[in-house]
Amino acid sequence: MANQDDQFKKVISHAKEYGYVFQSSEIYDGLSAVYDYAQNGVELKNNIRNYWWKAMVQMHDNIVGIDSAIFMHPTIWKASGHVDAFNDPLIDNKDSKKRYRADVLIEDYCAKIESKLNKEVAKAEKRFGEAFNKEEFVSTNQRVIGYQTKINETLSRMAKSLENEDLADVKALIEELEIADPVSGSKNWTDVKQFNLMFGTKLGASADSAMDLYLRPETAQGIFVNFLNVQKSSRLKIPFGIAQTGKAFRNEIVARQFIFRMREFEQMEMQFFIKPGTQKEWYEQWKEKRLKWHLSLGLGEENYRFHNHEKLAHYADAASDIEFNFPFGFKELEGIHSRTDFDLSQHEKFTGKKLQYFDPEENKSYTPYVLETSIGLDRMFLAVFSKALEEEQLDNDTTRTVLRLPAVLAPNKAAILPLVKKDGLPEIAQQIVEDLRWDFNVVYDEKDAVGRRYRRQDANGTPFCITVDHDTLDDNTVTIRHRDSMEQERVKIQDLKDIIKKETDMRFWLMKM
RNA sequence: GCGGGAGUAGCUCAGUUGGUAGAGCGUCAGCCUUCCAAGCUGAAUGUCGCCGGUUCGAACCCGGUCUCCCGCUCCA
Repeated sequence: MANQDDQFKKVISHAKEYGYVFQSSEIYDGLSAVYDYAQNGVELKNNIRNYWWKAMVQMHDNIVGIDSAIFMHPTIWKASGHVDAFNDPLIDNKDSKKRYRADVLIEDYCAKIESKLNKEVAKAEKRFGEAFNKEEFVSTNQRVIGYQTKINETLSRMAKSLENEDLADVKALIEELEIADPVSGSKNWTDVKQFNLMFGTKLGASADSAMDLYLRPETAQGIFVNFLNVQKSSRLKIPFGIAQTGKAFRNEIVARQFIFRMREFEQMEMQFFIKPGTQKEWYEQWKEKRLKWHLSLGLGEENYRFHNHEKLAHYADAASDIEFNFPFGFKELEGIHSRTDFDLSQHEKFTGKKLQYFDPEENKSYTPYVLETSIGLDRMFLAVFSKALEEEQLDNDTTRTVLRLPAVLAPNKAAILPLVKKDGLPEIAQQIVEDLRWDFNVVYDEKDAVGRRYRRQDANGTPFCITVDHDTLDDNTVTIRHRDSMEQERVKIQDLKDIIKKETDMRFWLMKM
């Protein structure tokens, strides 16, 4: 664990030192769980986004992209379930200092009564044997009726209080039921507090005419509400997908672990619209496809695993995460969810408009099912960056810090270095820079001994160093050094472009899928 | 939010019983001209997280506050 922490700290300080990630508003002491991407970070982030976009949108005939607004009609979040689901009533136990969701405490309490009820039924069944009529027993046995009534009353009172935002009554209910902290057994509770995970804001100039808005907590709804617009204007036939990348906002109670959980984060999502009943096969297919995309980057197969959800969100009938081995352990990187027709039918319900697709093969209309792939761009950044950073032990008993970013994602593809700062070598190097920068991000460096410059580029993730030496003057050749192997070869200047392209082009990387 | 730990130069950290701040690395300029960090010379950079208190005097003691890290909870 100590090693993990150390590695994570190294990742964070390396990200700062080499201009990848800065804390937001740092000179004002920072803003909790908000980070800025710096000069190299923005390049890496853009490259990851482009790699995803290429694979998901541009390489598929039947997937298109959109870019929907962050502001959306507030009723969308009622329809999507976020107004309810993202409103957690929380309560702390003063003795154990543990925090619980108040509604979960009450539900657990009811579950306990239910298990008593079931025991009662099981006992009776044993006693009566074949003659046992469960329905009759449940509706006549006084003890069972008492349990059931208690459950029903408790849950309906809780639902009503939550609906009316009467948090005092939720607490009163917990006290009346004498619910104890499952850990300590203490009944010493704080007041119930409401935490809304959505950020609110106002649309409109004057306060009284303003409309309450939320910053979107996910990008998916922008796709669902545009589903029919896209389908009609694109002539796409089911199955087809709509993808988008963009910022989403969640007012996390606890937001931590660097850029892993931020209040403002970027998602890369694709909603795939399918015929109802086919969701199982698409679910499996997208799980496989998305894993292959990850593996194509070569961060190591052993660093990925699937985590299938037992407990499903309100919108899903199957859900799985691709987890990645972050410096703090395996955590969710991407979600693949079978969302059924939940979202589209919700929007049909709330708008009164049909969001259906006419299937010419079936000769009928239906509300499509949806298969979602949703990956956190910032998490992907952290995955790539943290796994790339290595303190390498060399044969000569020294170490080097090397950032083994997949070349396709590296902010700079090559550094052009004159061996020495005279004899016309800098001029040739500059010329190479001017030529290559049309195709790649390249940098020039003439400061310090060349070995030190190599190491500087290693630490910054640059896959190639091109060195101009005295032989260059005679035969127009240079050496090209590979970051990972530290090996060099002598090549013609005019071949540089093809060599770099071969190693950094998306085609080369995505073909591995 | 609660509990625990921490905050001194860009990074890593030292700083004695309270006496006005240092090192290494990095950065910049120059020398050297050398194919894998740590050759030479010089320079810049700190309200010691912030505010207040105690004191003749605070990086150090006390209170508050902000931020970060770990655990609880939630999630992409």
